[in-house]
Amino acid sequence: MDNLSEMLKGVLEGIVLEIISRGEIYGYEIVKYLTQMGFEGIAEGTVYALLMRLERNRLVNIAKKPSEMGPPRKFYTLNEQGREKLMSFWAKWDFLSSRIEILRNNGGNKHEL
Amino acid sequence: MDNLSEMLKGVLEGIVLEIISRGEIYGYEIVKYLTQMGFEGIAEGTVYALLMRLERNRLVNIAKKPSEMGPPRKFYTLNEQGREKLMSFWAKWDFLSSRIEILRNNGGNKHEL
DNA sequence: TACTGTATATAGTATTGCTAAGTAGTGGCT
DNA sequence: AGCCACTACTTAGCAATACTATATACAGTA
Repeated sequence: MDNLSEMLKGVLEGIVLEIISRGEIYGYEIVKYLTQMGFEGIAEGTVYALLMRLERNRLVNIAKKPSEMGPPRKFYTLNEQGREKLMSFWAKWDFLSSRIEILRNNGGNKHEL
Repeated sequence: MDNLSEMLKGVLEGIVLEIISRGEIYGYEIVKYLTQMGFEGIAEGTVYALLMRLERNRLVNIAKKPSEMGPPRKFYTLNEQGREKLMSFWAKWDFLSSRIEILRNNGGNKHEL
């Protein structure tokens, strides 16, 4: 799979919000989770920058906790605004993906809906 | 539906390539077709800029023809590179949308695949 | 003349993901 | 002690792409 990066724009944020919505989690763990999901190409820097943005935009709550394995971890949870943003993401995703499926299934039809 | 623009990044090009693949078409008609599809927010300027990019990247062939209704039209068709780009788009789309469905359907599960 | 619809082009901006580099803590190996 | 690997977070600068706004131009009509 070559470069997904452009297609991830506007989608990665939603994916990360959904992951956080499942329960308190910290950045490094999110990166590993994304890798497990098959998003191997997503750079750590990208995820951390996105998390900083979520914080700046007040979509998340943060709790810093010590780790036994290294430096302290920043745990994220969604706040009310974050949950709204997540719902908005799914609405947009459903809209976009349904349109695209219509387009694709419209098969041989030449510029007709 | 509020702002889809970020989510369209990397997707709109694929949509337009797919539309062109159905048969010779010109920019203004593509804009109207997208509007019909429900993408009412997509600005004309966006589509024209994208078409210029397709041309610059040699993904399309172009035939300029006079119109009875206004200025001449630029008709686009896909060339071989364009068809390859389109296939690559669908591969990426399938990858991304399948991962997202997995994430979504993973429902209450807390950070497990 | 002025306005609407058809048709294309472009300059400048904002958003967002990427690369690359740096900082730090813990533990294992030599 | 010194080096490396893994854990964990941050930041500066770059690239790609959609948006806004504006400009150009032709045809028909009030």
